[in-house]
Amino acid sequence: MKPTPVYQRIADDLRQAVADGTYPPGSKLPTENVLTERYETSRATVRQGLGVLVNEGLVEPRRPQGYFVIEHKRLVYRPQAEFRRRPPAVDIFTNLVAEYDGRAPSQDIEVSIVEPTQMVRDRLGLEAGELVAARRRVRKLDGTAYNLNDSHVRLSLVQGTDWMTPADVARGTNAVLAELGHEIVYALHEFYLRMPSPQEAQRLNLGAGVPIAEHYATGFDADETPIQVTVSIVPGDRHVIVFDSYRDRENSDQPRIPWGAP
Amino acid sequence: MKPTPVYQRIADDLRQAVADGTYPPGSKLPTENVLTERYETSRATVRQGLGVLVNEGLVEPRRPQGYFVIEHKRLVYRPQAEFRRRPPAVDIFTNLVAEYDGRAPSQDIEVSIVEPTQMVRDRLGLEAGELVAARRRVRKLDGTAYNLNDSHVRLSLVQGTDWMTPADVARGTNAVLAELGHEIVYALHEFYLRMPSPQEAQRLNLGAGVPIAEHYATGFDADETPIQVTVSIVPGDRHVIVFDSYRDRENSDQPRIPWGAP
DNA sequence: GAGTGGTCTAGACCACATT
DNA sequence: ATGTGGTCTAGACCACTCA
Repeated sequence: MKPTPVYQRIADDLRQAVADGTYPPGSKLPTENVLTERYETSRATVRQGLGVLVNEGLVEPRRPQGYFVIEHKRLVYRPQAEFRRRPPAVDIFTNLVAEYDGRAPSQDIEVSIVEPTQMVRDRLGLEAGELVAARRRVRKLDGTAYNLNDSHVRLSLVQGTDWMTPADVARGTNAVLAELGHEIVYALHEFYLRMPSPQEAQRLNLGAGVPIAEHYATGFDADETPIQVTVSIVPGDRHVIVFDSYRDRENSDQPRIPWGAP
Repeated sequence: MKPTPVYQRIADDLRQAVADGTYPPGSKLPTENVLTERYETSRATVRQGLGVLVNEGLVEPRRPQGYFVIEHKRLVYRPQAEFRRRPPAVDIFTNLVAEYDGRAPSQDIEVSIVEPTQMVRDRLGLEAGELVAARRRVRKLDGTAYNLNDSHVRLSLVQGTDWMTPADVARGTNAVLAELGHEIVYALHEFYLRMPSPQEAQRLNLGAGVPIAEHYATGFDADETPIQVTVSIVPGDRHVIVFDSYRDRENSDQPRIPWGAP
């Protein structure tokens, strides 16, 4: 039998105390110094133990006040919403906010011409060197970023159209694509789970221990040609990802994933 | 201007070196002692820097050989597969393995009678105190666990039926439910992203910095009564979550989420 | 046996927000 | 001004694997 490391015991004890309600969400944990005395160890060891809980996303340090138990409030993230007829097709984000009361949604939009990443190139079936139009949106609630959405379309398809307007397009960008003869009728969604890069963590104001989902939504037109790839970064602590399925669906080849993963 | 902490610089430098291919997946990083000399600091600081990368899931320590860059191999996790007609409805897991070559799938099944968690109780609409049958499966590939699936049904519904057989049911457990007059025709899927608990990390052999998705699949019969709730723990580094959607779907009230989140 | 990472000690100085 | 967490030092002993 090997004894449990001290820092693990500290983490386990506190995790248990959080779980059983001794420290409810939002409450304050004992300070590092108090724990150092309680466990008769050094502060470095206590910090190692608290670090475990921070990396689990269970508590957060608020300097110089102490460690606090995190409270989660999640929005519904429902990519399918864009493809429903009744109620009328609404933007994903509008739909999200509907489930959240009284908070002001906004978004920053930026349009540019870029070389696509390999992931986007694979999904749009592009030749090396071909350029895409990128429509980057930062979705915000009460001013703080909630998720990032970057849509990509072949440049030759949308150059000079409203798709590239760096502002809200009233009728929706999907309507613009439909006018161009490429209505999106089918979408394939992929979610890759990982920890954020430091840049992502900063942009989205993520605490330690908050995973993200990298969401690739590939939209196809009636000819089964891939038209648009939207890459979203979805912070795990602020969303629940939702979709539904019916057993009685006809028309179903298995969607194939002929592309590489990151 | 505040200078970047030394441990951050170490983490940033190594992350960059991994990104640009200096250390490709599977390769070995410099040892702690080498880095201690290179950065003219203490080993504790170097360890703090490496800890950042470990928590990002980018590298893993292999004692006593050093730190190595992680390589990912992902399976397709596609909850919708269970609800398709053509090709014939297949078990999720069988479908997954189809995309993975030459590895031997297996599963451990365990059936018990339990008090449901609040999440399950909410989704099945149970009274306090009502019991459920739980069918717990550990899905394995070449002997190592890949994901956990716990299905829950009202005990009164399946007691004494094949649903509770702690082994593979050839015709499938959904067929058993159909025979009982509760064919599942609609399912609502929710994904909650978080870091694993230590128990989950151990059961699934997760490295540090590997997030998981907690997947709730609630199955409804033709009367729109919730019949079955399956809770899956999906390790983020071994899966890509996939589903699709069609624009021409009729029949669509927005799915409501009237229940609490964890 | 040599070298690795894992754990731990006992100090130190700092920036920062609340009081 | 005080107390908080953030960073860092310079050691120490251990368990483990590999040559």
